[in-house]
Amino acid sequence: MTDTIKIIDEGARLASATPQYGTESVQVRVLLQLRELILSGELAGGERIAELAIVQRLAASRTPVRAALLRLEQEGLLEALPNGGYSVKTFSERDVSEAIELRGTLEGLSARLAAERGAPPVVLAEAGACLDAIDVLLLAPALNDEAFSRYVDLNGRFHLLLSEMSGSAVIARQLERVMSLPFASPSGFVIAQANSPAARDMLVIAQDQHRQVLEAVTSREGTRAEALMREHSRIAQRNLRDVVRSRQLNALPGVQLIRRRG
Amino acid sequence: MTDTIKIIDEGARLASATPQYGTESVQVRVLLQLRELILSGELAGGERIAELAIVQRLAASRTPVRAALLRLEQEGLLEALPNGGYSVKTFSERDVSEAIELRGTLEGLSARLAAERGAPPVVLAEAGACLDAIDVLLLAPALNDEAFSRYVDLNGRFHLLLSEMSGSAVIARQLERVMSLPFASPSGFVIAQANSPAARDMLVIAQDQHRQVLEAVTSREGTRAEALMREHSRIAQRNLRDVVRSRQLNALPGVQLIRRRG
DNA sequence: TTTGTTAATTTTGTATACAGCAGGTATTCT
DNA sequence: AGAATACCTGCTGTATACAAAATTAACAAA
Repeated sequence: MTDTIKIIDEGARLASATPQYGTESVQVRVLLQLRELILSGELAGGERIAELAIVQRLAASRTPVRAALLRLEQEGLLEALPNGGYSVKTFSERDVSEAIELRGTLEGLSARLAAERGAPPVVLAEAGACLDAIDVLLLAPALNDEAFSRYVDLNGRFHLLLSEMSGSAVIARQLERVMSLPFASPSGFVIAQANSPAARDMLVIAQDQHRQVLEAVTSREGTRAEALMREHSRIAQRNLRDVVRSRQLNALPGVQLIRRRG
Repeated sequence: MTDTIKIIDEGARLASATPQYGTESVQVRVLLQLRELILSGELAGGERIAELAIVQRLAASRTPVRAALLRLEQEGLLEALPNGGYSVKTFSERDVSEAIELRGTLEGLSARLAAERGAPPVVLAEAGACLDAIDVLLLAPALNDEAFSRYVDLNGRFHLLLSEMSGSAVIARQLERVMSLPFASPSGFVIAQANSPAARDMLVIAQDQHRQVLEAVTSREGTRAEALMREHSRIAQRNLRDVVRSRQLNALPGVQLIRRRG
């Protein structure tokens, strides 16, 4: 019997001090906690990660930790080092920009296919309801934090529905992959803009694009739907630029993984 | 000490009877062998896979087997079952078609970015050389098996170079993911057509598209480059249809994972 | 024969032992 | 003193033990 037992007992207190992870299996818990450690910046970008360090920190054995590391590597948050171990990936501004472009392209593809094939009426209706709810939020002249977070939810939901409309599991899966990088997600940089006076206007513009896309899909205008979704992703590009320029880098999870220059 | 030792000793003969996997680490060996088992159809589509079965078959311990299973799940060849274990994924003709469409879209994006940003001259030159080599192959009035396999190599190489041209690791990574499904790869269904009399003509057409794309990228015509790559992927779509129609389903690895209907 | 219940078996989830490698440090030889 | 080597430490790769869950088998009762 090695020291491992002691380490785990030690860590067990720490881990169970974080009550929200009580019920899940160890594997799931470790995955979630590890992802959070990375996105919150507790494990800095570029930092080398050793299995044992995580084992100690999260009070699990090497097996589930190893599984989590593998998953996060596939997810793109970690990079396997040549002689074993991992390092936390960092992203250039250009990487992020390309990830957003990628999302726009895939969402465009999904929208086009949905338009060409015809989307299930149920999904179309749900998407419409989603947009109606956003409209309600935008009635107010300015959005408080709660309204903002509700917007983020609804926006994410709309984008999800859009990826369902094409009925393509293959494409949906790929989109999921792209959006697993937090800053590539549809609402990625919206949060960072929350306190800007122009914030609401930006949302109004985005919402108009939402409407147009939905209309295009409904009336089977594939090319238009695709172009609109691509253009829609450019809003995120603009926000990215603004955020980087203004060095406002602590507003959302994962941003500290973006390195300046390079 | 359990029976495991005996099982592994038993399997070790089998495994080492396949000499090409001698030098690699166990993890890599298991991953390659397992992938081959799936693509060759020895593990049928939809079949449930238990860890221990693989452990026994490939003469490794559960740890590397588990790692390989995880990887192949991310790769899309396996599906995690709700209560543990995996099953070999199957694909509808539509799934395959969408995967090809996806590849075309991503290659289009990559080509457009390459054109807009300007591709590294070295890569452009290499791509040109690649196409020259294909031209040489196509001088012959018909292609024998060796010429065909050489074409597949060169074609794959050209597509790889194309994904490098944009200089985007993010996009290259995503393309890699899509093409890990064997039937979504650029040369996927070319093989199946090898003995068709029209085979060479199809390659001539594809080669012309290659030329046009390279020219478009070189002369910075982004939109044209993108449209061409998308159209180029439609050749694979046509081949897919032909292959499925003609029930010629044993010609290439992984095809038996495509199920009729659905 | 069917159904409900329990026992047995299999299979996964989790932990940990052990070996081998990589990199650093100290020690010895020149 | 400097270089080379041997040792030591920490880490990963691999194997396997043990526990918990799930599936199957078996059997009894309706």
